[in-house]
Amino acid sequence: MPELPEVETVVRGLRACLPGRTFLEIRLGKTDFIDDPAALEKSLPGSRIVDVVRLGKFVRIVLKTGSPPGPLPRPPLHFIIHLGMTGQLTVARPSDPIAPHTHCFFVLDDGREMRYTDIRRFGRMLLVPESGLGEFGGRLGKEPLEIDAEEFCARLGSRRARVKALLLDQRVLRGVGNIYADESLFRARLHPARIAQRLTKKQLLALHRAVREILATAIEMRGSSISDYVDAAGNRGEFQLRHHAYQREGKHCFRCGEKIRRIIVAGRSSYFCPKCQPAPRQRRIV
DNA sequence: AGCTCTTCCTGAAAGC
DNA sequence: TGCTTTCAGGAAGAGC
Repeated sequence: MPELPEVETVVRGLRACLPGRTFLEIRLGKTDFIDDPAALEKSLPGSRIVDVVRLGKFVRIVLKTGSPPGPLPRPPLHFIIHLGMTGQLTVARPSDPIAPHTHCFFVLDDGREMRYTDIRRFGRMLLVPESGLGEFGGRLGKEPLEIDAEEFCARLGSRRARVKALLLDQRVLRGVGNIYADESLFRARLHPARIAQRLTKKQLLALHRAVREILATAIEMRGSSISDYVDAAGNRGEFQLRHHAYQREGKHCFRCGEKIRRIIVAGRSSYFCPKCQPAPRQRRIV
């Protein structure tokens, strides 16, 4: 499932081959994950790709639209894609076999095409004008790899919610999902159901550091391939081999040997070591 | 404010 | 064996 490291890996792959290319035509299959399919069909053909960047778990393709109608310079248009649970953005040759559940084809002027494949269609696509980009980004929290320690502590330490819920909340931090929340909490030795406000400064600092280290390492290893994730070239990542907690229920903790447990926190499966990550003292969960 | 439940969707896995 | 049920989860919205 694509979280920050997986999306970053996809973006790096796309950035290596898309900028400078122009969309010639697009073909859409199922469109229920697209905010405005007609707008895509209208705006993408003839648009030139200026850049590809990541915004939390979103891929943002910066476009210079075609057919200049007047003398005024046209502001860029942003083609924004969320991969949901099972979304894949790949660049292929038209003759390459088409994976099942491939719903969109974006034909490029170099003879290749970008394809969007999404089994469960939890993804999302939308166009955001330059004037709306600030508002779109404003609804998202800070980049986990950019936020400094003080702001991290302030953002989380002031909240009464469970620390896991805050890590997953895209308005607090953008890009962390279930895998990296659990791995970060394991590294920081914090139980997922701990109330953020009750953490010490030292613990918050440890979490800040853990999140950054986990994400940086995961990016180096090109993400975690748990189910469907592949990068822009169709390759799997390798960070799943380094997971210490996620999906390791019943297996022994690499640190202390205790069996990893799974509980539900914030409506999500949460894997942790009951010895390394002791439960909060009062109202303990499970 | 923050929690739980529901919805979207498919395929894998568990249950019978 | 083969069918049916359950579950997983990112995000948004409803309701408490």
